[in-house]
Amino acid sequence: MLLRMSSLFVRTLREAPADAELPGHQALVRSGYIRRAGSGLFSWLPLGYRVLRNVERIVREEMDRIAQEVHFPALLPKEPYEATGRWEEYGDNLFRLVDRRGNDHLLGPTHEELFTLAVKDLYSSYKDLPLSLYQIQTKYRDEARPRAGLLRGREFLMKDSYSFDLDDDGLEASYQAHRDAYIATFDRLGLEYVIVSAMSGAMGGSRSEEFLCPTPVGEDTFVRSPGGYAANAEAVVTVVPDAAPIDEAPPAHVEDTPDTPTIETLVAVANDRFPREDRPWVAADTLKNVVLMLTHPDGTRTPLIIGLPGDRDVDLKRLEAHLAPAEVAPFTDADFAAHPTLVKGYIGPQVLGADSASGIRYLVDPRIVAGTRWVTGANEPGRHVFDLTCGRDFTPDGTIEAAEIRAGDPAPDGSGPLELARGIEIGHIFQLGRKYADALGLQVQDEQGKLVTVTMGSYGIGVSRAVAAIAETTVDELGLCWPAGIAPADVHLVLAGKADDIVAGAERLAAELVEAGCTVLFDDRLKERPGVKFKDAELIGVPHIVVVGKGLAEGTVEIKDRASGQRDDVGVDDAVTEIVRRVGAAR
RNA sequence: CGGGAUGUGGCGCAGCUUGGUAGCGCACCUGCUUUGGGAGCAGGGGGUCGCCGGUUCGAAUCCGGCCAUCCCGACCA
Repeated sequence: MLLRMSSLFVRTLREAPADAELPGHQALVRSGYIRRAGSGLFSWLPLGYRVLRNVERIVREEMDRIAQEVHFPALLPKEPYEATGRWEEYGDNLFRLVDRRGNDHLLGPTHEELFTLAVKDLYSSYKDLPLSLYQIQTKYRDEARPRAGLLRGREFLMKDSYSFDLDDDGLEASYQAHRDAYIATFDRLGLEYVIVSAMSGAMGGSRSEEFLCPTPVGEDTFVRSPGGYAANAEAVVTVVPDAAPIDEAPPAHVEDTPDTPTIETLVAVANDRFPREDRPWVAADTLKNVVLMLTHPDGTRTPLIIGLPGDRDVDLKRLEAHLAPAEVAPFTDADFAAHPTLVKGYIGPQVLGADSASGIRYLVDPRIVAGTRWVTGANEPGRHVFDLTCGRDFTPDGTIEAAEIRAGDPAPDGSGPLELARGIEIGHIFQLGRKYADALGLQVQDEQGKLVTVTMGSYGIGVSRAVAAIAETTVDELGLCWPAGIAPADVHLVLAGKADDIVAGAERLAAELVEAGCTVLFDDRLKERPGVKFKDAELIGVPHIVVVGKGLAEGTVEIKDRASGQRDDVGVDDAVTEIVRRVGAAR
């Protein structure tokens, strides 16, 4: 394959458009790989489309080992999504449209419904399972705020697959097969990744892991421990301290603490009027009770109070992940008026809990275990209670992971402090269970002739996003820098000069490389000066840059490694062999 | 959806305060010179200044409304 720069549909830009923020995105636009077509919409130009297809090819090759490829419509009828409730649940993120007959349609954000129905359509026996199907399809989400170029567009290319099994063991095997396939895929893509435990989110289901590509420009926060534990921030499990003996705790006592509606003021007053002997009071000694109002999918509202150490804020994402599908809102003044037992700023757990005076459900941070002693509200203005002991003076209804995660928190695997990092979600695998099969009636007969509901898994790889992730993690000050196999070409051959023998030499080398099986991007432009071509070659980021120019007089051409910048002169007669060797080695 | 900002040739920007009929760099076209790190000189093409309305003899500039886009947050692959 030979691509001639003289006729390639590309124009490199010296400056990036103002709407491109991330370095990789800027480089993709500057080098003429993609163009913005609208908010969150991108056109793929020849170089970019070659890269996209390379990524797609690798994904497809690895998926073909474990699943069968199909292709379903991107434009979908409403009915299946109504049956599963997602027509409503997806809300404004769903692209909806109406056909000329007035029927509602949607542009698929993901395809669980269609795959489930397709299997239901054709299969009805346990003998047909297990089954895994996948597609590589354009997906649509009407993002509230598209951003970061290809990383969060409104149209994107995604590989999604779905597994169908008779039982939990089968699902686990299908899940594991996908996990292995993803590892192989991302290894081949040359993408660094971390596999983190995740919440399955609004889709329902149990086990779930994300593949995150670590980079500061990523929008997901995750943690990792020295011992290898890694989790999405939403899914981090708090280390539970040992319970302390209750009888050692001094009795609780209520004290006057005027004007202390916040943790900060409370700590100050406590140190001023009730100093500790061993050390000053700190926010972590206090128990903060946050009042929330939950709205359930059926529209009912119930209050919920969350107790957590006073030095921690509630992490809304974590909280909502654990309360889904209920939605969380702060308590309003009207809500306080309706619950007179709650004294704003001085709420204490003595009146909280399903069986208590208020009857309000009370969940606490897992660190609040039996025997721990707290300074907390006395349920009257200007007064707090000290040495209130969990398990003796109050009993929560349960625990909840709602507190923010901090760097340095102990890791669940006991291997040391957690480190916080950012990453791009490039893959997500999870066990859906029977949510969709139930909703859509996907059942097969088992060996006894009994109908059983199929259990499913769902697995995604963001193909266009993977391109962006590779660009963001490999870009340098000169431009793009693709891994072999992803790059739009194997070799970027630069014709540096206009003399007949140089032109002829470069043309011959290009032809020989193509003959040897290389894809060659040949900068044969006679009107451009060498400096421009060198800059363009570095910007475009093909792994091997070969320069045919003034060295030819001494019988050499230059081979440059884009990533390292290493340059080597090799004899003209050895050039093809050496280049092919390098291309082959890199593959 | 809250907060902030911006819309002027393909890209990056100036002009707007103080109204007078649009400019600079890059890119593009022609010619000459140059030719190993985004060349120089000369000439040239391309813009209803986001849209609608208002004020005015006259609006890119002032006023009102709308739209779009980007950034932070909320939300999300």
